[in-house]
Amino acid sequence: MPELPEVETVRRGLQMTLPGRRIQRVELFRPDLRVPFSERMAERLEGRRFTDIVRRSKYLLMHMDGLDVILAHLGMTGTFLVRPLSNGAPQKHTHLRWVLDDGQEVIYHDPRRFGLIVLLPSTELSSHPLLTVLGPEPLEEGFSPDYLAEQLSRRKGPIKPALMDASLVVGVGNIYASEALFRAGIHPATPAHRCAKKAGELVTHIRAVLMEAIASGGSTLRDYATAEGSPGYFQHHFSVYGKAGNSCEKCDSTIEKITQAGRTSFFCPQCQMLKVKKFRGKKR
DNA sequence: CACACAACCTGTCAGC
DNA sequence: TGCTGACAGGTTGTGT
Repeated sequence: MPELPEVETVRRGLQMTLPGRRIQRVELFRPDLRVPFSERMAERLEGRRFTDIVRRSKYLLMHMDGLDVILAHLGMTGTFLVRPLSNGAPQKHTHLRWVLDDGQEVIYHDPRRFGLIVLLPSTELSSHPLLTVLGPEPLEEGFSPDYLAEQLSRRKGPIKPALMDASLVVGVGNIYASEALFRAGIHPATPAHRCAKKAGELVTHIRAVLMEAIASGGSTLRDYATAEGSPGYFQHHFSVYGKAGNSCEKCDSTIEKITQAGRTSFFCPQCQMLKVKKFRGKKR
């Protein structure tokens, strides 16, 4: 589900309600996610207050008034929902409930269980292995044209998987990589190093599409919802993602799809022409 | 080091 | 209607 715009939208929703709230009770329904919940989550969180909800890459960092930070990732299908306390049995894929001190509850729902919620001391945040491998935030200064050009110049593989590599830049997943490349007029199979001279445009388009998506509350394909339970709307603004067989909005060619590194890439063969390196025969 | 690929797990949808 | 296989927003580990 969630790329940067979706996680950021969830963060904003949680930031609206959680800071100042205290967790009264923790209920674990099914702790065996791909990465299991921290042991002793109840004893470490009950009685604690949220202070601040921060995002790094696609991770949510929920700072608590004690020493602990909740590090959460939504995987493909995870959702956090804040709502009035409900009674009765949890839904099939609801794995966690935090009962708050104001009559609300936070639930974590994740059918595929690719998500992750662990606790760690805030002092270990900067050295946590999940976070130290991450590249710059796309909406911050570190993701500069010079930086991107330098990174791309060292890569021989195709540009699209490179943009999805979190060690190069975080937050750009399958949807927004395709959309940004369409805007930049770059074929997803173009060798990354040949895109170095267009790094400035790529930075611009990646930032633009991410910011527009945030402004629309993210993209809802299936599972994604905000912390208030409402869907995003940016899926209505996709130019190429999921549109194979449709007409390109710019040129009327038919959108195509290919598989790269196990993921589907969508593109317009006309607007994103793959410039094949020409074989130069001997001049005569 | 860069890259491709399988694995993690469940639900959905297309096709037969 | 039911079965099967392909595929889905992400990340990590393994192998080349």
